Amino acid sequence: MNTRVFKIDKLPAIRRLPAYLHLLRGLSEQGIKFVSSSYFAEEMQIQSILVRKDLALTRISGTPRIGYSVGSLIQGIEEFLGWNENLKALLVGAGQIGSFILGNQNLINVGLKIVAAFDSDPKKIGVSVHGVAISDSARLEDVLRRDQIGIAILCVPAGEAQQVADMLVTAGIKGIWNFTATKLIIPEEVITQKEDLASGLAVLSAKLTKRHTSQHSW
Amino acid sequence: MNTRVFKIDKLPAIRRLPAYLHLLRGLSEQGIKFVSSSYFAEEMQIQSILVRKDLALTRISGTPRIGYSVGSLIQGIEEFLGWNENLKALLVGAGQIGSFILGNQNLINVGLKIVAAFDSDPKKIGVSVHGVAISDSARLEDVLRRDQIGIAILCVPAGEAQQVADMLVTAGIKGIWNFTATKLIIPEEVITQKEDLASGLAVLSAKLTKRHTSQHSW
DNA sequence: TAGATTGTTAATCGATTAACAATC
DNA sequence: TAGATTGTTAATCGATTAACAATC
Repeated sequence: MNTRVFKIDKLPAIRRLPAYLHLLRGLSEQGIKFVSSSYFAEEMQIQSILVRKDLALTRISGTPRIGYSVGSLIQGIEEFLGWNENLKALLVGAGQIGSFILGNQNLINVGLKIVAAFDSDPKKIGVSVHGVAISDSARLEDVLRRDQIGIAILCVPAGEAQQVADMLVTAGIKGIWNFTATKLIIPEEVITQKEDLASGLAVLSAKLTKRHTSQHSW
Repeated sequence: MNTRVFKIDKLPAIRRLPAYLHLLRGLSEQGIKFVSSSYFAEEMQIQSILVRKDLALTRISGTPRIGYSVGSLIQGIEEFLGWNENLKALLVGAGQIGSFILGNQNLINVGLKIVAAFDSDPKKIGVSVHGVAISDSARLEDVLRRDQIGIAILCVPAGEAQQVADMLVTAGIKGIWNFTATKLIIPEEVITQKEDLASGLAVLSAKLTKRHTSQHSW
């Protein structure tokens, strides 16, 4: 009943931060130094006032008539999310899902560095996926201790998920990004984020069926 | 400015529907016929009243003291989302991302059927990924016409995304589920849903950094 | 100076929660 | 019947939008 769930403020704004970061990186590459809230608003199809509210999270302030400093915003967002250091993670379960994540452009853009990958399948150990060598899961604890990695990306088959999560917790992981279909049972001090693609598909489907029935509001 | 963006009601509730469906499928397999809102509440870590509100979307009503019929709810959710028919989609770009999606357990659970996969790389054409044969992108239009597929899953490299999307639109696609890092420019009657994993990572990161600074609210 | 853009304060809108009557 | 659970109506909470003063 009263399960103490870790709640966080301003979740919708936080979900938008990577999109700002992505746009800022693009501007930075073009050598552009300042940007106004209306630029983001246009690109992201939201109101400029919402942009200003979101950016206020970072404590970076803009200058009237000039806008925000691209560099400061990049730094501000990275700092807010704890992405200013290299954003290091390890990956467990180096199958198709792992491959996908290692190659995902959105995550590369954002600075995610996967420093180690593990699998329990002896056939995979030693193989390199996207430049990351796959190690035996047995060595997980060593690597965790040595490299101070906070996040584990869990990509094992559903049936193994809980067991691997237990191992990660024992090894002292701080956060688990869960791509399996399994709901993990985890001590409350370890943070988990479950990714379920089906909810995105549900949104698309709902929009499609609403369109049919002409219940749309533009 | 006044870009007519397709907005939809009750988005948070719609995002939760696949989770209900997942649990319902589990109950159904165990032969359980009725379920109460508090069961979902417990499993999903939300309030039971929110469950009842969400389920009301489907127009399925429960019975006091007994709960909701598992079968009716499954049907109701599927119907609401347009998933009662086989949920058919085609996939363009049969690389790692495509592989990942074809094998994703959450999507299989939900009934997604990928009936065709396309790639422009001659080396991939004819190869079978997860039981789906990869065809030449040139044949896309034929297949779309013949099989009445509404949804395309876009998994090509970022640089090709817009061009492939244009082709899909010309071929008469209704919705595009966009896994690329590219923001598509698309006629407004075609619905797009962009998937960006970085926002999930942002949430996890924000929770982790908030934990450090002890700003948590349980 | 005039005008563009930020950022504050208030208003609105929508989602969640609370209270409780209805009902099996 | 008594009690559990739904579903309605009202209250609260949080996110977005509006209005506008501040400022470069």
